[in-house]
Amino acid sequence: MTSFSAAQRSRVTMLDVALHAGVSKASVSRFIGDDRALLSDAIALRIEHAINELGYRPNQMARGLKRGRTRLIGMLVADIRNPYSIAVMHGVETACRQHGYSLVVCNTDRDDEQERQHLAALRSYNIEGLIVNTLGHHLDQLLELQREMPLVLVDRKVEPLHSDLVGLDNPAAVRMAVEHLEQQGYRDVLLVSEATDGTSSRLERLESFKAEIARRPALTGAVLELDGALQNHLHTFLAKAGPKALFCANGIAALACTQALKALGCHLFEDVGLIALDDLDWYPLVGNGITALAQPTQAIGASAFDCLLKRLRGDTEPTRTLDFLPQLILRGSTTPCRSELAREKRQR
Amino acid sequence: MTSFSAAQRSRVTMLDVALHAGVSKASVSRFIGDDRALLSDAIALRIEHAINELGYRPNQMARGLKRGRTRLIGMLVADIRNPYSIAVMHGVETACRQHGYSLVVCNTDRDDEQERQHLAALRSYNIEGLIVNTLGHHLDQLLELQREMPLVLVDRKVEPLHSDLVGLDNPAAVRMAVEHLEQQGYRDVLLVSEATDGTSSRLERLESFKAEIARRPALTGAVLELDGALQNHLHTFLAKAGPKALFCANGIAALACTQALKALGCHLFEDVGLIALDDLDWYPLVGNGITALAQPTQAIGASAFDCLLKRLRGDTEPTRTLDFLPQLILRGSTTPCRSELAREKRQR
DNA sequence: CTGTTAGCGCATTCAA
DNA sequence: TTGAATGCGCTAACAG
Repeated sequence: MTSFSAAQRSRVTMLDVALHAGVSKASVSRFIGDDRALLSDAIALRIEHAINELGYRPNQMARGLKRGRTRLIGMLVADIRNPYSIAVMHGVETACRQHGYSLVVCNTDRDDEQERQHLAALRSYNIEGLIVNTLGHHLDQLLELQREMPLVLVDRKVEPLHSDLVGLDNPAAVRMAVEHLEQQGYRDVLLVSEATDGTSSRLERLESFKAEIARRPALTGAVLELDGALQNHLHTFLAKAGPKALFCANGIAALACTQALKALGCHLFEDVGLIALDDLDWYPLVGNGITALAQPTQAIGASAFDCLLKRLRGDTEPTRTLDFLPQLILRGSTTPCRSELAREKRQR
Repeated sequence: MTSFSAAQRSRVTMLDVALHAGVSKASVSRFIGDDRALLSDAIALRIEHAINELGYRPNQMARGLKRGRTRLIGMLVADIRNPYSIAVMHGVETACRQHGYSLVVCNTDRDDEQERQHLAALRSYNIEGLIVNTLGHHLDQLLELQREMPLVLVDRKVEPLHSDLVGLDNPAAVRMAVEHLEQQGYRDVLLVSEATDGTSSRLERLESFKAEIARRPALTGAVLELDGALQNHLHTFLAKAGPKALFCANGIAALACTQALKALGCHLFEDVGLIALDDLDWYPLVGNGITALAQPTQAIGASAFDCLLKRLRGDTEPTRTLDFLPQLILRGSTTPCRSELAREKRQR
């Protein structure tokens, strides 16, 4: 095992290729870049051979330094362990690779100080564009970055940042959920959400929910934020009469609710219906499965990158907001008919 | 909205700072770097002011070009949607940030061509070290990279690659699982694993399992690979007499098995016990919860980075293999006593 | 302690 | 078509 302290020195460079091929660096540069058309076939061939024999790889750092194009995209994620973030990131990454970009992922763990550090780091790497999926405190840094490069928000708005936004059509999603619950015969709906820490999508879902409930005389609705008392609150909710259901505003809420319901000894999902935003792979495993509104995360990620690319290519259109629609995935947790039957059977 | 085609040009550079502070670039460089001790307080202060006023950020690309140190670590992941990979990545990322490194994540989606592309890209960015959690086909590229930088394998060995390896102590883990099942009174154990595509950890678990069964006269064991016929195979297994249990070799297998058992109408987990490697957040939700062997993913990720850092600092010790022990997390899926009771109650 | 100088690897003028 | 020269932003000798 050798030391790597100065490993870079040993790498084959453009000069090596030029010497090996008996041409100038400029020609090699042209071969590497988009000016290959300017080269005679003979020279191009010699260069190609030299490159292959030496295993030459152009140094992106140097290219970036010269041209100002690093082919690097940064992504700031609030919580890398949230399946939604991962799914979107997967979409972004795929799009990046397809267009010759690489992705620098920065997870903030919902921590402002980490967000600050990462933003500083990203700037220092001359990334060409930034995808933001955090609360976006440190507005000053973000604004500074935005002056230097295109920026696109994912899922959550950051108010003073006037930039493209890609995410879910929250009002539509909430309408789909509430409407589905109503159709299935539920009359009392409890929206369970993570704490409203300023995340715009959470707020939108909450507001839309209130509006949706107000529009539907047949329904009663309430809102609950996740906290230590979740189980108690659910206990109270379960004690109510009539067909009732939970609407979990994201995967985290769905996990917490399912856990709490289980702890309460609730028979899933006969005592209470459940519909959740986001579709996680374990939803089918609980009770008769959890009905979900799946977000098109792949498309969201790809679109985010696409926005960046458009801006990088000089698009100066006004900022856009891309709202995607979720897909209703029907499972057992919202079929009270069958559930009621089952309950009666048990009670007999 | 302005165009960003040549945005980089506008960034404030070291020269700007030097002029603004009335000093030389070298002094600014010393201030930025680790040579701040060489500067007089007066000059240091002037530089500091200039930096703050101008909002100067050193350009890592340029620094990297000069020093051969990019402060960039690459990570090659086989499947970014596997919770294990995410968890390890989270550990790596945390360690990176703590030491001033940034992480370039490359997901191969288990695809060899993508692995090739990513390896090429990583090389071109002059990353300082590489963490590999893939099958490692494209040995030529990997070997080439290994000549230029330290490399550490995570979870899976890549045979001809003589490098540090961080992962689970698979024999110990399997022993813990089998022993636990035996103690709980199970007699017939079925190991369920993903297809053995060459992943070393899968093979090790499989081999260890066979050895473990051979050592224990009280136990009978068999092995099953995930495929379309899983449900049929489990059906056959369930038909056997006596207390039996599944041992899922990872989270993917656990998900597939739980799904199949559910589809078979099996009463979880009274008809059959279940223990799973990896601890996913939904394990508590199924039946009385799924007993798990949790991997210390955070530690694994941190150690991987640590190996890299040691090598980068000149450590030339022989390659090490760091094996971590899992932690047994007891849940309802391996408590046949209670289960048997419940089953009898139901049958009455 | 501080400034001057000379590149790191590459792209891009400008001549030839 | 090709090559020589210049500089991207920064660090690392070397002098002073």
